[in-house]
Amino acid sequence: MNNDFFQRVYEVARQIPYGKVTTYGLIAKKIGAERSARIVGYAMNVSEAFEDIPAHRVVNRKGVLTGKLHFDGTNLMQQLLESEGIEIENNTIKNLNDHLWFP
DNA sequence: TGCGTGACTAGCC
DNA sequence: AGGCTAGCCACGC
Repeated sequence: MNNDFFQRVYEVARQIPYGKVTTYGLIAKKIGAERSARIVGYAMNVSEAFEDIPAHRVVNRKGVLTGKLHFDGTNLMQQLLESEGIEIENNTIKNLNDHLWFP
């Protein structure tokens, strides 16, 4: 049950295509836990250590790299996103709507 | 068993 | 328009 929650989050996050990004709320809603968007973020935090989840492609609703600090403490997250053709400014995805991916 | 915390979101001031 | 507060659920201590 609860464990499946993480599994579902990983499954959706893993489906994020290259050069695309999504939000915690979208993933949460996809797995039927729209209100648990925070848990999705928490799941990302631990999943990043176990599963090979592209957590750098997951941002908050505003397109801000909230987990940037959580990644490795530097701008690694931004570097990865920029490497995929995503423009970022001030820890925020500029054309979020253009790169946003809907699960 | 219970309180505090957090990669969020939406609403209110 | 921008910043702050409250609500939410799962996990750790």
